Amino acid sequence: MKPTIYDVARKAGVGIGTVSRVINSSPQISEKTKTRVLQVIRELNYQPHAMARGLARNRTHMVAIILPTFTGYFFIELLRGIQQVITRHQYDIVLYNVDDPKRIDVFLKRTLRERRVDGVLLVSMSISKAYREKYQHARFPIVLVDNFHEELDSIYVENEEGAYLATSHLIKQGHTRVGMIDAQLQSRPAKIRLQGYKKALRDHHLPFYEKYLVISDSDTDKDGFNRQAGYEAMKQILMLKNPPTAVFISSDVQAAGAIRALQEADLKIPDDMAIVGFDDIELAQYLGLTTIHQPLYEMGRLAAQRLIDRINQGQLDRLDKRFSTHLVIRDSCGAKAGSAGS
Amino acid sequence: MKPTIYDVARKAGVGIGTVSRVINSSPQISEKTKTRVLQVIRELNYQPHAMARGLARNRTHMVAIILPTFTGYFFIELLRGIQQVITRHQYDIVLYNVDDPKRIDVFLKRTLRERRVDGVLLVSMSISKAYREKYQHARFPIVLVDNFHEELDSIYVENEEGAYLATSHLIKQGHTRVGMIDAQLQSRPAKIRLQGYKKALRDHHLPFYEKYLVISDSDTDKDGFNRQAGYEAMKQILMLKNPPTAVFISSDVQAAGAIRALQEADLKIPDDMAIVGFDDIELAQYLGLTTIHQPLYEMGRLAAQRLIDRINQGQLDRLDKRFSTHLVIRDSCGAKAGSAGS
DNA sequence: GGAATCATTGGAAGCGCTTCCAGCTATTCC
DNA sequence: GGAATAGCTGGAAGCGCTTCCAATGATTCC
Repeated sequence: MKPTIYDVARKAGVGIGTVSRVINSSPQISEKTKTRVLQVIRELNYQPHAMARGLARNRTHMVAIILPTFTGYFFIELLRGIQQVITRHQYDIVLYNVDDPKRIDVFLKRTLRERRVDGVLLVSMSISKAYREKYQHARFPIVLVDNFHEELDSIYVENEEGAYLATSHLIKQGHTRVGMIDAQLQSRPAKIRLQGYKKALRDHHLPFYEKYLVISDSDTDKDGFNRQAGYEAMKQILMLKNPPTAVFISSDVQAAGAIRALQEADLKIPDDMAIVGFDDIELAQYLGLTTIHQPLYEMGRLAAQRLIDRINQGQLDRLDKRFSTHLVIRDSCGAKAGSAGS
Repeated sequence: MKPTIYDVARKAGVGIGTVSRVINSSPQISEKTKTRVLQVIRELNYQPHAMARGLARNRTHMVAIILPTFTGYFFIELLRGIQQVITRHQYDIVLYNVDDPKRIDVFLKRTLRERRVDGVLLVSMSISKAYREKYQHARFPIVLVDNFHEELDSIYVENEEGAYLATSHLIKQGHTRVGMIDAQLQSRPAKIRLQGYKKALRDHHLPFYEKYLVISDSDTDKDGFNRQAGYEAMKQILMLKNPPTAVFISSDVQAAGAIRALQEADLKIPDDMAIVGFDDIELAQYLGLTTIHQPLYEMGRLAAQRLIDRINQGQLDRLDKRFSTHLVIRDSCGAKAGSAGS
């Protein structure tokens, strides 16, 4: 059997309370006793039992990351940042993958009531009103990433600005028929990016054509930020009578699908069709995709740090951090690299 | 406060033992009592406390996935499979990311002794002899993925076969100077793939030239299965006096880096240099990379299932599952798609 | 020198469950 | 009819920790 705190106490000739205090580096313990206890701990190769501690303290030292069914590449980069901070604080990450957005409530409920984790990082997902209230009431630490909620810590990017940059850039390349492929509008980022697109058209005195806006909805279960959706959307665009010559696409993975569709139609990028994506995941480099950079690593780090602060300090003012975006010029837009914003 | 089992018992007018039996769907309980208790549970919105259960049962209902610092794309696809099975069995996934291979022991030790999880999935990592023995002794459930160990469940692919297929394919395209970019040879897959490469050369009566084998070692901390390593390795190859005209690369991410290097050198793929990768991660499609397919989703599913079986059944014979590979022809090898193996 | 204070320490109680054992009632068997 | 048996149920003990309170000895202060 594994040694318990009693074994340590007995062997060190002290009480269990003393051992506990050593483990938790309580200040009120003499140097001498501390050394002795630590020595015994090493000898016995003792490690406190995680669940017992959790039960006694009502803390699990774990945080959950809840995210939609694989967001894949986008998520991986965010995770790096989250990971970095979480590990430094000795927390563990529990991964929950929610395929059906409606099931998110089930997860939250379980997580909250079973007290499996000390806090939740909600990535690219909305929280229902009912649950938000419950959580609010219970003061359960929760941080949103890549999404916004009026009453919860929210970490996201300037989606409107980004879409504006992307669209303007295409217009500046001389395109007058600039379309957009967007994800489902229930997704807040998708909605805001659409606004940015429209604003750019307006500012450059171009009309907004309904038919140039294609919303990926091949699979209504998902939010449309995926490759297949981008592929189908581009196909749809190519079937138009007078198709746009440039398209702003609301995510890089969708752009990957769109590129596929263009290749199949034997169209050259950027000559036959210029495109700009959004996110700047690693994939964009491989594809030579011009895109809007989102500082995912930084966002992950901040989100994790914030969650830990909330767990440790409880009452804090709401955090609303909107990261700025910028255009990364590669090959898919027809501009020379380095001429961004000019 | 959240309701406890006592609250439920009191309100239902039964003992706590009875409530516990209902929660755990014990057979020895009358239909009538069961219904009543379930009713109260719903009314109170009761959920058993995860840590308390864990403590009492000495089971956490969580499994750890330990993997090297982000393997990224490779991992994501594996995770999909793991995820699917784990969730179905109501387990949770705890993610550990180990950057320094030496630190793996620390993680294993902590995980094992703190009893934070019921089992471990070790991805693309080796386990030190000392720890293997400890685990073996403790009968702690552990399953290796993308790696092999004589005494532990191991799930991996026919690395030699895959490398053989890839190399032979290039030779069949008419190349006589076929190089290889490999990862660090401490990595078992890397070592075996090298064997497959050599065997293919031998079978086709081509000599093996030391200088055509480049082992990525830009960063000795990592195993070399990354983009940067592939980039540098290809650069190195291009500096040779009489460089190969085709290269088999031990992973798709390395191939991505290699492609970059070729682009920078203004060389055309496959005309100036034909390449074949390994893994067939999603990225390979985007890159038009001919590669060796590894059934990652299936492997993830099997690994997870096996781990759960081990947790539930304890004593089982060792599993050694080697998945078969196959060649996926795209644009980077110079062959027409569909002519595989011909 | 004795009272008051301080720095340490021991260990009981309690966290919320599972499980085992004992007890209770109803049924079955001679 | 009484004993044996079966079917349910109650709740104490125990999982391994933290924390609080009381106790001890050492130190300081008049």
